[in-house]
Amino acid sequence: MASRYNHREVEPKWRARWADAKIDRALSPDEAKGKPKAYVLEMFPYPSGRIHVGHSRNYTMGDVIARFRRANGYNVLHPMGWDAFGLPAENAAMERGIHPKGWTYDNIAAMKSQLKLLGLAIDWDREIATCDPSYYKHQQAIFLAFWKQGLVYRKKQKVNWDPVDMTVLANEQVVDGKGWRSGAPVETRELEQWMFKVTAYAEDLLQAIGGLDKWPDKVRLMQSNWIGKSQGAKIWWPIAEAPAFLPSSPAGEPNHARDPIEVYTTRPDTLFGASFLALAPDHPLTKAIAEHNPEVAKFIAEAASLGTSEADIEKAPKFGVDLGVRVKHPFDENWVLPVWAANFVLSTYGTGAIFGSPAGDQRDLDFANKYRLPFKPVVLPPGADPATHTITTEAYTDDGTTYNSQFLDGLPTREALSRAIDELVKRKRGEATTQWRLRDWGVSRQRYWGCPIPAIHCEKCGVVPVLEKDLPVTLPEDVKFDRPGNPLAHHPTWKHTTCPTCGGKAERETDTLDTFVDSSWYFARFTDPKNESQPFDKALANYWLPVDQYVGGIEHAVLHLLYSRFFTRGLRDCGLLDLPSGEPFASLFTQGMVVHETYKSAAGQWLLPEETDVKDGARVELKTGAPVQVGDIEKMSKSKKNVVDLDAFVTDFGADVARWFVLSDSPPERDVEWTASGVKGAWGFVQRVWTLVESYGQNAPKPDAVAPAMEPDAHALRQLAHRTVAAVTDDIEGFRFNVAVARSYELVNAIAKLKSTDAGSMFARGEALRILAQLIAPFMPHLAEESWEKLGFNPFVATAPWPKADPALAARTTVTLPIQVNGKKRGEIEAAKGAAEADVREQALAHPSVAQFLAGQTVRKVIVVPDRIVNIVVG
RNA sequence: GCGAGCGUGGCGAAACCUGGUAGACGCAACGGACUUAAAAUCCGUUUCCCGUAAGGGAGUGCGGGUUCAAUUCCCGCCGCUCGCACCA
Repeated sequence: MASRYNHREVEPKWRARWADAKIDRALSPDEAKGKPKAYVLEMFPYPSGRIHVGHSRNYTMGDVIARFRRANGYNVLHPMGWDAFGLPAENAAMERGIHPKGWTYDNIAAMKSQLKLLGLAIDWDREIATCDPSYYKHQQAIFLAFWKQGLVYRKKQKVNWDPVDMTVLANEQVVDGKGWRSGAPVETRELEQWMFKVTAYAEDLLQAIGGLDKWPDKVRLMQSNWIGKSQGAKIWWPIAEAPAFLPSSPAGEPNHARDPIEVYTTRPDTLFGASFLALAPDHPLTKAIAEHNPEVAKFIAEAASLGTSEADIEKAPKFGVDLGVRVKHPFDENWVLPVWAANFVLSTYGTGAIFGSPAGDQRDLDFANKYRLPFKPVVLPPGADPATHTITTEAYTDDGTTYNSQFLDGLPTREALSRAIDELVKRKRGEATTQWRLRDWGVSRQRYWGCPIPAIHCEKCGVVPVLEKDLPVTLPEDVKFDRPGNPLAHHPTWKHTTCPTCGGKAERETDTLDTFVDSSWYFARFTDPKNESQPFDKALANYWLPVDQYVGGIEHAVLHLLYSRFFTRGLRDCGLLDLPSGEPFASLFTQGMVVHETYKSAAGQWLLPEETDVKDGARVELKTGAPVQVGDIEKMSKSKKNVVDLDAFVTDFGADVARWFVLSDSPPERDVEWTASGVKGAWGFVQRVWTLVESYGQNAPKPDAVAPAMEPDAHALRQLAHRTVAAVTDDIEGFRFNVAVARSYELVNAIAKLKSTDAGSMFARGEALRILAQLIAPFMPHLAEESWEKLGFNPFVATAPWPKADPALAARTTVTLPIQVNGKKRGEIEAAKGAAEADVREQALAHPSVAQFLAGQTVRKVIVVPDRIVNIVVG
């Protein structure tokens, strides 16, 4: 009687043996001796507490790739670390009086032991935590290097202020006008901010997306949109009339009072269709006029009172006010247009001012119609009659032929665009320009638990960098969280220092860096994690980078991935890295989440899955027996309690079952629902494999063993095994883990089906089991290792070379050809692979059930697709 | 509003890249074996309709098109999901 597979003994045993043998250690370039390198990385976790089975999917996918690459002869770097700075640590400190550092390191310890349970092939010697001075010291050095390089600057600007978290947010961290973490409506404040000059690389960041051919199209598109390049023209409109109260223009101040008004447009070809100018509510001129004109002041207040959320914008009516200013048309001194302020003009894009060309823009058209501003169409759609074409409520925004436009008449839109710009330049009324949606990255955060910005404020010398020899600027440990705001600023002594330039009294910068900075270069630190003197050795980073396979969630499609791309460029330009492409991640995979049903008690409390049970087809609360409200299937999250704890699960079912399950059933990029029945399936598979292995025993044939003569059944199993090798190899390469899983089931089913015990069958079965153990090794490493040993091989399957399919066995010698009559299948024949078309044709026509359908009909055509199909056309 | 993706049995899905037997594999369900019984395990059935069967018909969101042949390619709808969003 076969004993059950005991994962509780087997799994820890192999993890200990792998650790002892250090099989997961990445080799140095010298040790690797010509082996190709493979850097496999999953986005590192924030140490929030405990991990649940939902987290395991991301790491398991990376682990499959890492193990697969290793078996295929690569020198693999597969590290793990902790994105350890961040607000939750401070919140815990405030709520529970724990120090953020203690909270963070406790969580790291807990999560590390949990992650280890999964049996991931990780080189733990390279572990890093971003909150450790040994890490952020180098981040401060990089900051100084960027500063020197002109990639860091300070700017007083309006910032997004999160009133709950009491800190500044980057544009990217504002979602629907709310803080991405707190969910509180974001306020606007003017603050002196540390900025990273991301826009210095705008063009490169955009162009290089074209070379990221192993990134999902979706992510590439999202980044392109985010960078948002738009080409057009700036146009200056001289003031013709203005209210008397406006002061005359001080020299050199654009957009003010009586200077020409600068607008941005992508459609200078429609200038002759201009009807009005519209300024943003907070445009300097609008504000200046509001001081004297109550109607305009009222308009500004009304515009500000409208929300900025999607729904608000959708509903918000377009409205405006005539500012009483008139401007001259750039192409015609005598043509005077009114200047309005309008709520749909954004001060944050372009110049905060537009010219309205109603026939070619829906918003402008709605606005013109509402306020009865005259306009005329200037773009003729293809095929339209210039004599009758009119625009009433529907703007025509596509290309066409320009008309009603003097010297632009008759030009196609594209040509009219460049002609119009040429003319603007000639008349000194405008110039070609490129607008970016991308903004520089404000990195100042008024928080404690982050990387201190290595700068010093001196009354005499201004803002000066900390000397490199004085790094790291470490966080003080004795901080209090008893009042809102930045504990660093409140600290009694920490910020007091001396100026490195003049030696006088000075104060430290109390802002810390946005935690996205920490994660923008960690992948480089992994290449040389112990380096004390520099962020990383250039040669080592050059050897390992770019990351060959990056795995993580789609939620980082813009922020983290864009910032990292900025960083590798900055590091390159500071001479710290030679990365030919400039790109940190050669290949990116965005995996789907693990989702689970949510449960609520009758009292409306969220319930953990294990607090419920199914009785008589209905879900009830275990404790009370009361019915449970089953809610939506959502991403596993602690707040909704729809999580399955990893420790408990590994104890009950084993890490291999968790790993296998999260990769089965659903394509990796799609979400997978965690269900009890799915677990059961994975569990059953583990037992089934083990039963087959154990009953086979020690003497599986070695890879080079010569096969004895065998019965057709046994031979068929051999063929299937070798075909499965080829198929699973392809599937793993192509991230089709769910299909690889299905093929493993097929192989197991076939092994179980072959019952004979003659020498040929034993050979075929043993070989198939050996292959099976190897193919499932990246997925279920513990079971595979135990099976490998049981079958009589030396440890470790983890380091054994990946099996090779014998082409002679994997290739099919005969094929089943379906025979269609007029596209409907009417029979099938067996034919040798590559059989002559004439023979196949003859066989097909002679097939009895096919012949039935041919009777009394004329065969018009016989299509023979070699080795695929035969179609007989009759009629 | 703009952009992208998806739509296949009771369910998760495969086949789509490269047009060629639609539904691999798993789950669930049903029938059977073993068992005092249950669990576990094993064997079988399972897209729908007609038929005892042999067999026939329909079928990949809907409507068209290309083709000997369309889940696959093209056009137009419908629905869902995601991203961006008054970006001039």
